Amino acid sequence: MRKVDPVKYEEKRRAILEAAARCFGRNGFHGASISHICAEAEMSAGHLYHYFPSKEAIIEAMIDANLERAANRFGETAKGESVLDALVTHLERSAPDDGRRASLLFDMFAEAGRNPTMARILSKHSHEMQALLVDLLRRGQEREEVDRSLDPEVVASVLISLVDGSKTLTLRNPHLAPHSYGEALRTLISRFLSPPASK
Amino acid sequence: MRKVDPVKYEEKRRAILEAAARCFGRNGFHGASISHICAEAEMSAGHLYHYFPSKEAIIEAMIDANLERAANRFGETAKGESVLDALVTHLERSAPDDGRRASLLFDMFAEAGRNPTMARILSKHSHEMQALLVDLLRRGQEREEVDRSLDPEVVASVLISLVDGSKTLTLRNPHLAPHSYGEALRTLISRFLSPPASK
Amino acid sequence: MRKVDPVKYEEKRRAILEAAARCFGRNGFHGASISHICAEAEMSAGHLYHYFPSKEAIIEAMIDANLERAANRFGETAKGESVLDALVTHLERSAPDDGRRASLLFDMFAEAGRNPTMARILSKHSHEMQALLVDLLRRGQEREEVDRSLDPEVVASVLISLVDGSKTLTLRNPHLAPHSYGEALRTLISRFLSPPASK
Amino acid sequence: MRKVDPVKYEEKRRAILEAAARCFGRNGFHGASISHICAEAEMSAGHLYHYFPSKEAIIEAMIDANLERAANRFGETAKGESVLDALVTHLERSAPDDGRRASLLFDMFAEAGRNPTMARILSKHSHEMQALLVDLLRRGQEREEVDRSLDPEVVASVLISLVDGSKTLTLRNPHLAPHSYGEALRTLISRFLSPPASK
DNA sequence: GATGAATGAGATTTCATTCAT
DNA sequence: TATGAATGAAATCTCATTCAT
Repeated sequence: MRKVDPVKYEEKRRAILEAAARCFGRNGFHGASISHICAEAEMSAGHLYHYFPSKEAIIEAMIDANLERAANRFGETAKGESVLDALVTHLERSAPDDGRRASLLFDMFAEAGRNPTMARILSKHSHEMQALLVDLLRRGQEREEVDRSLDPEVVASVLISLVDGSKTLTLRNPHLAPHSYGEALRTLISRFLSPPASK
Repeated sequence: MRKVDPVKYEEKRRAILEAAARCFGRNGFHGASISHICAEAEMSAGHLYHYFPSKEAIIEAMIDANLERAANRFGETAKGESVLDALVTHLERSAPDDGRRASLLFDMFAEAGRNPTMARILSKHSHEMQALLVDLLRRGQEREEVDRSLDPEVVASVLISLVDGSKTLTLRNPHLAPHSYGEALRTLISRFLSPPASK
Repeated sequence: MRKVDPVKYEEKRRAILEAAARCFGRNGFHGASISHICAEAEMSAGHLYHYFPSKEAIIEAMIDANLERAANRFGETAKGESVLDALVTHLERSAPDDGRRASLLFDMFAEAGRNPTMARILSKHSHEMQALLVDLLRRGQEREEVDRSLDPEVVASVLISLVDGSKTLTLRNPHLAPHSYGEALRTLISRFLSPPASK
Repeated sequence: MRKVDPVKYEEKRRAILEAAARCFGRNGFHGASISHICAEAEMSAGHLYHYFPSKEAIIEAMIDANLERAANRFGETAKGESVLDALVTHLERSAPDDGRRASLLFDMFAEAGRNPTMARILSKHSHEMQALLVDLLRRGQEREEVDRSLDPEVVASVLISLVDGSKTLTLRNPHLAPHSYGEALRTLISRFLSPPASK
């Protein structure tokens, strides 16, 4: 009688989470049913419960994975660039999101506002992203690219929430051309961070 | 042979919408059931359907009312002030939101990303707020308080989404002191809008 | 304080029954709701209950009226004609029925099979029609147009059920041309009733 | 890793259809609720939906099964007999129907007049019965038992509707002795089909 | 006479979850 | 490990009927 193969086990879990992400992206947390996820993951309902104890656990794990990935992606763009470029690159990358991903993100925020567990997960990953940004900002300050009077911790938080907010732009204003506000955002960040034109 | 009393009718509708807002705030669009709303509004399920033909109609009307109120509130703060003050006042006012309201807002965004009707409602009210801001910005430009090279329409959209994003700040960062990022936001907006110092 | 005007009262009742007949014809006994009938009769739900104590009472009264009318119509065609012509005329008249009326008739039969009250109503009107036919058959027998060995009572019943059955013809066989089976029915009846070709 | 056992599956489906037939027979299509059927089939409501996607699907399948059985039964009596005997046997067999079955049949006709899907099902099975009868009639014509001038297709349709109509006989005339109209029906069919006596 | 507000039971359907195999 | 049969609660919505005005 063999024991569980932990590699296969984790693989399955990941497959389920990916299926869940697709379903939740299409229909939201409550619109997507366990059956949908099972169909998408090509497994039976009973079996799925060997890997996750409840639907909520799936949602949690998926959010966890999703936010982790987002942080990682941000970490990659952040390497060695200036803050401005890193942020703008990140914004532009997530801009052409088909709206599904954005909806899922908002589902997460809504849930986090009601569910302490989700709030903790969100907070954890936000902290990671924040740390990355703080690093970037500090380096910028050393290179005199970023205003030294700004508190890196606070600014990092504000910048992340700025990115969050940018996701409502097309939602609120479907007819606005993406490149126009892209430019405006770049200006905004640039002016915010630049050291005062000491002359 | 009394006809329907339209005043009472509208009153009831409003009472239902208020009950719905409370329930949706607590549990989200899908977590709040018709029965919950009925209990909260103290009426039978059957009767509620005399006022709204479906749950979706309730959600729509409630979003409509909510966004309208938000736009109105913003309109009030916007009167006669500078853009900067108006925005910061607005941000500060909505900051101590108990999280419930914010969750509802995110539910709306999530829903708008999937449901065209909601998208239309959101877009309609966003347009109103944008118009107010554009006005404010134009006046600011005339008074040389706002950089003339900025396109008011685009900037207005960006500022609104900035406000949206600010709602994730406490969610992502529960331990951050509100006043610190309040200040940072003020700096951000101020630097973004101010005309270049070069003379 | 005047008493009820019995004329107006009956008029209203009839109006309701007519509205009900239209609704039931469209949607069947259970598909048509009291609200539908009220809308069709242009009156409020509460008021309708001044004229009928329940939905079932409406159905009963309507079936009563419907069957009475059918019997009367048959009585008219039956005057002074031969049995054969009377029956065929009746069949042809009800042939181009748009199916709605036929459906209502089948609803009545189905209901009569389950509800003793309906069964009694059906039986009562059937008796009237049967009496008319018996009369016709007797006269036919006197004139040697109808086989004298046939029992008029039994034959009348059989002929009525033959007419009932004819209503399923187009339902079962949508592509059959009406005139072809019309002719066949005429032959059938004619051969059934004719006295044996005594030679 | 067992797959669905298709035998058990079909068995359950059949059990449900039988329970449904009993309920529908008692209360009609709309009077019988899913809960009633579940109780009768001794299963939970949720589980029933594993076998049928909707109430309508159950009705359809049940009608299908019912009509098929009717056609089969008719097919059995039809083997090797004369048309006359086959029909009369069939009539007599279905005569002592407890009224429940007849009601169900009328429900089906009523429904078919309003619901195209039901109309199609009815038409399909009618076609089968008609084909059987046409065969019988053709053989009868070859043996000179049936009038050669009659069109078998049309006559078959007329005879089937005659059988349909016979179901209203006891309903309309509860006090009529079955054997008397049985005899009359035999005479009717016999005279209708027989070749003209003229030699 | 006439209205429509109000009720509450009940209908169909979905869904997360458990369990025997 | 894996299946899918099975459950039962709950959700949305409809409808006949009553009642205050």
